[in-house]
Amino acid sequence: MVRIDDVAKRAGVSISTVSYALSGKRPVSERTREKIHLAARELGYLPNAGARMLAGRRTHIFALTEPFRADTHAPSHMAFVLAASIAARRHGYDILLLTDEDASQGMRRVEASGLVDGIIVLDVAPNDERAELARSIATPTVFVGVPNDATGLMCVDLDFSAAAATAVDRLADAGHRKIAMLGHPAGHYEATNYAPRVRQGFRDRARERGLDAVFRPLSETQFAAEDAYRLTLEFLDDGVTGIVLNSEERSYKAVLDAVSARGMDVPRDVSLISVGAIFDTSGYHRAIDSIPLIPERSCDLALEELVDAVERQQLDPGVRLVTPEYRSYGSVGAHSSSPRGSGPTP
Amino acid sequence: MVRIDDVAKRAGVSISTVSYALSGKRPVSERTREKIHLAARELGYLPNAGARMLAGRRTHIFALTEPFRADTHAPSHMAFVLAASIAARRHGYDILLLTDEDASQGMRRVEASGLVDGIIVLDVAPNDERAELARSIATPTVFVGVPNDATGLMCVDLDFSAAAATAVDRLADAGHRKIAMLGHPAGHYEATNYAPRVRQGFRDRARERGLDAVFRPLSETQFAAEDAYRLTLEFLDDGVTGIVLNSEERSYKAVLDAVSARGMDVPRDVSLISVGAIFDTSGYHRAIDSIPLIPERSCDLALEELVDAVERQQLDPGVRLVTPEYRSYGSVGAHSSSPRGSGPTP
DNA sequence: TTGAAAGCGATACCAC
DNA sequence: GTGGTATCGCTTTCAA
Repeated sequence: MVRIDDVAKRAGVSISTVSYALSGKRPVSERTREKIHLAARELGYLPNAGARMLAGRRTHIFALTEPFRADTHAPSHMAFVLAASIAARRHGYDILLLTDEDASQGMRRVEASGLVDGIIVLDVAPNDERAELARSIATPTVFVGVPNDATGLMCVDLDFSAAAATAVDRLADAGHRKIAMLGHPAGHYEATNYAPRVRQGFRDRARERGLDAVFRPLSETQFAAEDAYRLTLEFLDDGVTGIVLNSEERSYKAVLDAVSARGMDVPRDVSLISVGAIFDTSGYHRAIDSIPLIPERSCDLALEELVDAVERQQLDPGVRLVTPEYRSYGSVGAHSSSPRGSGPTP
Repeated sequence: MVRIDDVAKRAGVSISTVSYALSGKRPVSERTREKIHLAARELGYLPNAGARMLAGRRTHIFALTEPFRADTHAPSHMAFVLAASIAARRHGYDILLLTDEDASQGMRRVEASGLVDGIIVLDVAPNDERAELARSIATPTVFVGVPNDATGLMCVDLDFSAAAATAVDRLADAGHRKIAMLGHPAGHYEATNYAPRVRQGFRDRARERGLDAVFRPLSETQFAAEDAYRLTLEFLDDGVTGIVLNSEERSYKAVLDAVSARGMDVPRDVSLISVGAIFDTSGYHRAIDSIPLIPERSCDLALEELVDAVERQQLDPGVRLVTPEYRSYGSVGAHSSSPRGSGPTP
């Protein structure tokens, strides 16, 4: 094992100078700095993790708690883990996985042993037990998602409600008067924190804009596609000309199929906008405009906050909402009281 | 932060006794042992991770390298990560995620900094660059999967070839003379290490048993279901009475549909056996016998090997194959030269 | 701009 | 069966 002494010897300086040259925490003359970096590179030197943890007050490790729930959507979850991991590495931190034991156990353990500098909480549930725990420990913790009671917590998430509102605005601006939202199964509105925010944003903005708006959840996940198909037909037959989608991936194709089945076209007869999707919506027969949930955005911001809290030694709680991005693929068209559509509500 | 001194003081003993009592590395009298454990529990004491890493020669952390490839099947991958993580915790080890940088970088980094005691390699490719790297570093490494050149490596995996052979045996024993295997798209047989082993086991055992056997890969993932449906019809029309499945999940339903479409029944007219599936095959209209790939089996064994290598300070290379388990759900029936089937090959 | 040396908090050797 | 203490490799204060 290469130690700091080896580097010091090879560069002809003291170990403290090596430490400072490599960490940059103290100015070192250009010449010695180069000698040291060269020596370190040649020897393949990296500071011993344990020693660094002990002497410094930093482990350079973040814990990532992720309850592998039964209903966890694996691809999305992986995308978040990856995004968090990459963001962490960018700041020089490694990721320690906290899975098994009931999340709280793991958090307590890394807290007590000083294994990590901070904790990242993924897959946040409305009544997440980790919220209370996070308040009770000294290790800075950031939530990617927002629990019901976010008091004293650092949270980062997409502004789902603004995303839905934006979708409504787009449709309203294009002249649509009668719109609908296809949502997740009803259970999601209890089990997740984001689904209700999407629905809320949709309803509120529709009211503000004076639109005739209807919200419909899918029934059960087992039949998402069939359900989406049926509900879409109902929408169309009701004269809906703009649909906001916030449901699982396989329902999207069904929606497009239903539109075709009525001999209609997107965006000529009906406009579609996806909200909060983590998958690509541009690859369908008809690409669908999207206000996506981008794991990188949330994770990048979350890690910025966390690193900041760790290095400034104090966290400032609060919910940071990521501004939605609108991705236009041509699925929204102008509407002017078509022969098919029923008129707007008075 | 609670330190070992605090515990020692509270228990009225020296810190070395505390250390020994908690680690169990030296006999301690019943009475003092209890005093110490009580004190530790009351104070919520856990040894400081950094100090433990530095003083001991163990970090109690394993790295987990997982290249998030585009073709990675998220649910399977998550199952393996979870299984590895749980197995690690059972041995007192934490899991550090190595994702970003090209896998090798991460492995080199944790090696040089002494951050981990061992490395777990998931999602092994035939020509995995991590194989060569593993040979070049001192950190014990275990592969869950088998690269082409496994020389000097510790590998653990399901015995895919034996699994396929077992499936063939079951069909042969039940009197089937003409069987088929529905495989992954052709690309899998280059890109993965297990697919060829399944095919090999299927072909070899079929030859040994003198069966008329045909292997057919799906064409492209995009149309897995359609493909499986079509191929199954061909099998049936050809007089095949036993089908071994080793293909993606959504093709299974298609196979069952195709059987129904021909007015046939499982297992009356045709027998089905799934090989190497990680998903549940018992939930279909007709439950399908399965010789599954069980992440826990592979990971448990892999971690046993790794922990052993770490603690004995020497690894013994070799490929450990997990014995397949047959799960019977009634999709295999006896066959005796049915009117539909063509006779066996001479 | 650089160096000497005091910790950081455990482990484990050596005494008793 | 128990206790003192050198030691692990680095960071950082204090001095020069």
